[in-house]
Amino acid sequence: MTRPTSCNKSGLKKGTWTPEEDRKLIAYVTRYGSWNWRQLPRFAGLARCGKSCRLRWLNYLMPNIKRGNYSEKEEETIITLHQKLGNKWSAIATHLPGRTDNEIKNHWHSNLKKRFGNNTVHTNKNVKVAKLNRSKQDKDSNQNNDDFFHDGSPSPTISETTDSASDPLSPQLSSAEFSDYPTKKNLFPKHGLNFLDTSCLKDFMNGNIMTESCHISHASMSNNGNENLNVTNAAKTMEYIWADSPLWSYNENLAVKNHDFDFVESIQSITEDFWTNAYLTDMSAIPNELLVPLVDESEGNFSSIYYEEDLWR
DNA sequence: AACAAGCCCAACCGCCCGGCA
DNA sequence: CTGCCGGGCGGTTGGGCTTGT
Repeated sequence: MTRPTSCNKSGLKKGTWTPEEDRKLIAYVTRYGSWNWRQLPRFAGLARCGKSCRLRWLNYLMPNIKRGNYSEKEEETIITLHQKLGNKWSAIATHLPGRTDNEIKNHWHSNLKKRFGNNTVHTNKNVKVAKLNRSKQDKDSNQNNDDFFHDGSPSPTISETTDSASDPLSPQLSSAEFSDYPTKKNLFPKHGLNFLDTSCLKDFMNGNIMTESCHISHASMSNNGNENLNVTNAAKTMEYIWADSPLWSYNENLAVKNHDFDFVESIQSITEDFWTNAYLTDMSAIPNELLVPLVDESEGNFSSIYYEEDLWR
């Protein structure tokens, strides 16, 4: 008998996240941290399951997430590690700072698999999962006659190698090192800052609906041209946005100054302090209606719409 | 210009694992 | 020891976008 998942509750929203939901999640996690993913959406005012919130945060909203094109080196690393580890995307992701397991997995399936897909190591777990899936498919329908492994590889080699200590490739980064990692290219998540797009933000401030396609100018994000120029353009874009926006000037550290390096450093300082200062973020400039409930320290419980019995249940 | 096919990727699903009571 | 629960992981889906005809 299978356990019901945390997302099985009725009435919870599914599908694409809206900018509003993103802001609520960011506001909550930066203020209170992710103390319990299952409970978090209730207190953050989100009609989502905890799992969905966790995924959204880890794969999309978390600072330092690098988006966009993969460098040759990154691809080489993925290929090498995939040959060694198989579909252990989380393990592979630890060697690619700023890349999430989900993104690496997607990149593998959409790009690298076609080019290098035959050199795959299948672990015990791969075999188990493949068997499970196959039996499930067989049960569901008799139409699927696919081979056990879709990449056409022969019978699986059973090997489980996860000893990162002996890995000749780059070592895992500590969290402190990870925080130091921001690069020019990963300063602006391609989609993660959708709601910061200049025109969209203005629409939002005017009460108009923002569209999903809103994002910072792709020209300034592009990896194809001069990177310094791109960063400069992006910095100017961000400067304009933040200068204009009461929503996104909530943290003094976020203020974007006049020079590129100021800008880079300000971002770095945010990311460096992010984890240690998560509970101290100044949200004072965010309109009250957008804020999550505050903790009333004198009373030791959440104020606003939540009851004490809910919190401690 | 219109439609189809293919691709990309955000998000979901279900299972597994480890911590804890 | 056992069962429950939350978090983590990998596989899969499906909607939107791009490219081809």
